Amino acid sequence: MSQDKPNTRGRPPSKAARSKALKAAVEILMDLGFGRLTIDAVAARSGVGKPTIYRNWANASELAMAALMESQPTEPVQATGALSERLEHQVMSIVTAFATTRGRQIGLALAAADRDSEMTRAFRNRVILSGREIGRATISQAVKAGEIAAPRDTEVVLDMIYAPIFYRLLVGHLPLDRDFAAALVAQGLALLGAGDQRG
Amino acid sequence: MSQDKPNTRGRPPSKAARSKALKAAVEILMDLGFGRLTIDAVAARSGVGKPTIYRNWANASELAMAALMESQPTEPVQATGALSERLEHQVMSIVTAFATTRGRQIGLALAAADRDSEMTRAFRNRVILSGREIGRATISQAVKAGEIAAPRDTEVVLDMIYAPIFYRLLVGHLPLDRDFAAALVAQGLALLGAGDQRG
DNA sequence: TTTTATTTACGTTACGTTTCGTAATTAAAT
DNA sequence: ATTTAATTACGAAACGTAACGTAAATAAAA
Repeated sequence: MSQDKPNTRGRPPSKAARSKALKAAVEILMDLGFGRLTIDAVAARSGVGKPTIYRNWANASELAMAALMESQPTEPVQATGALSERLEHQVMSIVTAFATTRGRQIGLALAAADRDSEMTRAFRNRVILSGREIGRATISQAVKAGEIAAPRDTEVVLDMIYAPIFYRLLVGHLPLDRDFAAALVAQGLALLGAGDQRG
Repeated sequence: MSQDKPNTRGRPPSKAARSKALKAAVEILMDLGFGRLTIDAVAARSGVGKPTIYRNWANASELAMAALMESQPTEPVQATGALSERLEHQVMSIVTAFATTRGRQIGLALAAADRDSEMTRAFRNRVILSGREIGRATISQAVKAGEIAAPRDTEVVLDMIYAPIFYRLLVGHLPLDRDFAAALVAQGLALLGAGDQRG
């Protein structure tokens, strides 16, 4: 099978147009919220035509996810030291990030996303599950360092630590704040057999 | 088969909405021309929603035809007297009517219309062929009165009298004016054997 | 008779695509 | 090397429909 050359004939796609659309999408998400993120609104604010927007993203939902990934702040520095310090720092970072306007729009975007979409999977991995993976790595390191015994079911422990963050984000029944993060970590450490009782 | 009662349940269609859309369509045709008669433009000017417009007319073309029929001025009084007087008066009326903004939009609307549409047939009959039918009746009356012998082919004679009006309307290569109307009638009368030569 | 439920039309907004004229590229012709 | 042709993307405007909340009617229930 001959090796196909990339299609370079004709007018090249405009990176500027794509950037303008993403920027407008971020602005609308921050200023007006996920519900007002529509293709018409992005086209109006950015000056990018709707055909061009549809050439880059399948629908408004995928554009929202792309915009939110694009606007992600730099990854926070990992804490060093004991497991409790590292875990608390990491969970505190996630809680702080989600307690922002961007965090709330992330929750809405994910809730509204098409489950089967590859974009949704990428978005979920990048924005939601990446924190959980850091948690897994942190636990593994603590086991190797002999700080704790290997948990019986790491997946469940990770869910019990990270799911409540997302839960409060979406439901909003109780505050998603530093107190909640501290309590969550304390309970998580207890689960891991690294709680205060063990001194 | 049981006799079905008209559907009177629910919110009745609004005659006011329909009238407002037609009025806006007439205004756009007169002010901006047939090419600018779009569903979006009519909706914007009239305040009638697009779903409501589409509930009344299939597309912009049909709306244009409906608007032009609606705005037709009252039928002119038929002339009495000799064939030449009656025919000249009628053709002069048609030429005068077509030489207006409305006349020009009629021509464009018909040219752009879907040939298979019942609306197009109704429009053609009402606005174009009705003049031709009056011509046919005028010729019939002249034959009965002994003013002329029965033409060999009435259809061709009618086409030769009325087609040039429509032709000048659409093509615009020469003026559609009273001189043209007079010349057309003179030639037509000659065809009918009722020309000046016969005194 | 009055109130509530049901049905159908309304306008707004958004959706996603099509058409059109123009722009930006590469390929072919000169 | 330059010019012309062909290809592909661009934005504006229009298309025609769907979803939604509201309005205006009639039918049913109380």
